[in-house]
Amino acid sequence: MKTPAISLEALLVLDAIETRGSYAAAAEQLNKVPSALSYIVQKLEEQLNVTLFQRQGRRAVLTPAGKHLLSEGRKVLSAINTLSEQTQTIANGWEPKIRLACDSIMDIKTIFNGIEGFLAAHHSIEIDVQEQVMNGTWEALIDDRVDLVIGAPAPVPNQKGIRAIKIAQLNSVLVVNKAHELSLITQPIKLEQLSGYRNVVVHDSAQHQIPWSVNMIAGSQHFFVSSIAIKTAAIIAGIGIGYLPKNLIQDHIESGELIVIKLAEERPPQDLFMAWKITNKGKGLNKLITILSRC
Amino acid sequence: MKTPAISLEALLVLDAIETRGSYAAAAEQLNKVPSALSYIVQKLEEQLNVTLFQRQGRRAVLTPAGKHLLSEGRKVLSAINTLSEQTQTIANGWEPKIRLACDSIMDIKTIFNGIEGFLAAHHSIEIDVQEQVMNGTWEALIDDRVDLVIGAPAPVPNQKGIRAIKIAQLNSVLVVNKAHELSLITQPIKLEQLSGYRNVVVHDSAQHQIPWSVNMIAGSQHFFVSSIAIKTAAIIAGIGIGYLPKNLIQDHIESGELIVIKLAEERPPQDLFMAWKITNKGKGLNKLITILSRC
DNA sequence: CTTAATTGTTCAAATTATTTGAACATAACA
DNA sequence: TGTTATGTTCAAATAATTTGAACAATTAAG
Repeated sequence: MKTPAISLEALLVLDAIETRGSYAAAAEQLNKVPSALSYIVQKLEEQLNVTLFQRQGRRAVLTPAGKHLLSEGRKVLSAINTLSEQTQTIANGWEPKIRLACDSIMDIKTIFNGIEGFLAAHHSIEIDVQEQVMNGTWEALIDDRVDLVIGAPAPVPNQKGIRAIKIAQLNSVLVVNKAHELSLITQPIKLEQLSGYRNVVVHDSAQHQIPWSVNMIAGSQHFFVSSIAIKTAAIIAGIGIGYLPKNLIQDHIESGELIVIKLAEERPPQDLFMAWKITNKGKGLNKLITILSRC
Repeated sequence: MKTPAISLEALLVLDAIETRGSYAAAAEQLNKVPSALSYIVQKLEEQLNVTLFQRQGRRAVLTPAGKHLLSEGRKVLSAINTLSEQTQTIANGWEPKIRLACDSIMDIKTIFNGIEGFLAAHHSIEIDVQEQVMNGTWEALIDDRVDLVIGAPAPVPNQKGIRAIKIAQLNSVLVVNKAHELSLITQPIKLEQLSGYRNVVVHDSAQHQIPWSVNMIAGSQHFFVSSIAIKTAAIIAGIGIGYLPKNLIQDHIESGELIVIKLAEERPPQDLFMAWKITNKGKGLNKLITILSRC
């Protein structure tokens, strides 16, 4: 590969000239004299063999080629800045990117508050949040597709190298649409009575493992969806019945859109975990874990 | 914005050291002397305040920070190269480089004649020919890795923005090595009789799409190769049987190395296309298309 | 185990590249 | 029509990079 015709210095100069409107102002910003900029621009034009500025009188306007070079060049400059920050970050033991898997059953707001606090202190670390469902979270962790999972359901996979801490206890209740016939029954309902109704189920996002789903009502017809949000919408739309975490649907219950069904035997609360690999020694991950475990 | 700590020069040096394995070899590649590289690397490390190379004896291995800098830095370098080419294209309408993907099934000689004529008139335009196989050609075009594909097989992807013209019709024949037992049979052979023989197949070079391969003989064992030339060699070596374009193997047939098998039902001829994106307005590309479509 | 060849670094000297400031021409502006 | 500010040019000054020789360390070969 031959040496690049474009230099970062030159892009910086182009940017300054365009934003400040003149060579003189740009020179001041860059702590140089105008003739130095003249020299750099001429060199760049010569190397590319392209006219970048149309000299209209003494005002320099960018040609279409110059416009393109500048707008793309700014992206390169910003990439270089990010890169140098990330490199320094890594050198100090901090990772450039932390990947999270969040189960859709979690209340994401709380998590985001914690993440926001973390990002405020660590500007150059990128966070990549992906939503997974049930075993999908564990699998993403085991396959090293993510560094941290939040809200993964019990049981914790008994695989060495995974540290999990309980972060929430989930109380799921059976809910139906307000027009559903089950909402008319006032006595506690036995599980057997539910077998005739269509059950809205979140499909496990695990790719390799055999997916299972908790809370499934035996012997009834199933309607599979890909997240808790869609499940909620489906039940509100009257498509079927299903268990949902109480805290997530408080609004819908109060507004009367969803009706909580009293059961003869309540479902035991479900434990949710935050988990990571102990081999992952990243300082950023550890700090994030500390912050999030205080929520 | 302060002047960037990273320079493109330095990234280039990093890349050379890593790929060539030593300062000495890298210096040779960059037309410099080793001490110059030493100077540049030290400067970069000082500016970033980061150790990039761990000196193990005299072999330099990248630290994690160095690895990240290099892998991201390579993307920046490639972006800068693309940018300079795009800028030149916009400025004079003629692109500095045209990238072709040629299916290995094409007779490259004819193409090269046309390209030679084009280059005679346009000395300053570089041509970059890469060989692809089947869907690999289409994918390279769709992903903008090339500007023009030659000899891509039907069907033309029904994606808007692609213009394709038929440039050849390919008559494939089934051939075997002269010592192969199939060559002894004089009556036309039915397809079912072929199922016992090992079939030499060119592997699709598509990276993302689900690869398919035409001409595969159902129910037989496969031997995958990466180009038509290797396929021909494999069949001559007696590894298996396979379909090959008649015009490409005329010599081998006349010399008796390959025997054409008569089939009860001949394979229908296959259409080959030349294709490009209509968004690509480069004058060079258009002229090249004009020249090549007259072949 | 010893020798020979190669490698990366250091350093002062040599070479390039960039910056500077004065001089100038030209455009903007009152 | 002056007046001011601007961009360019040029030689000189300065800064940056490159060079090659010397050296120490490492590997390869005998």
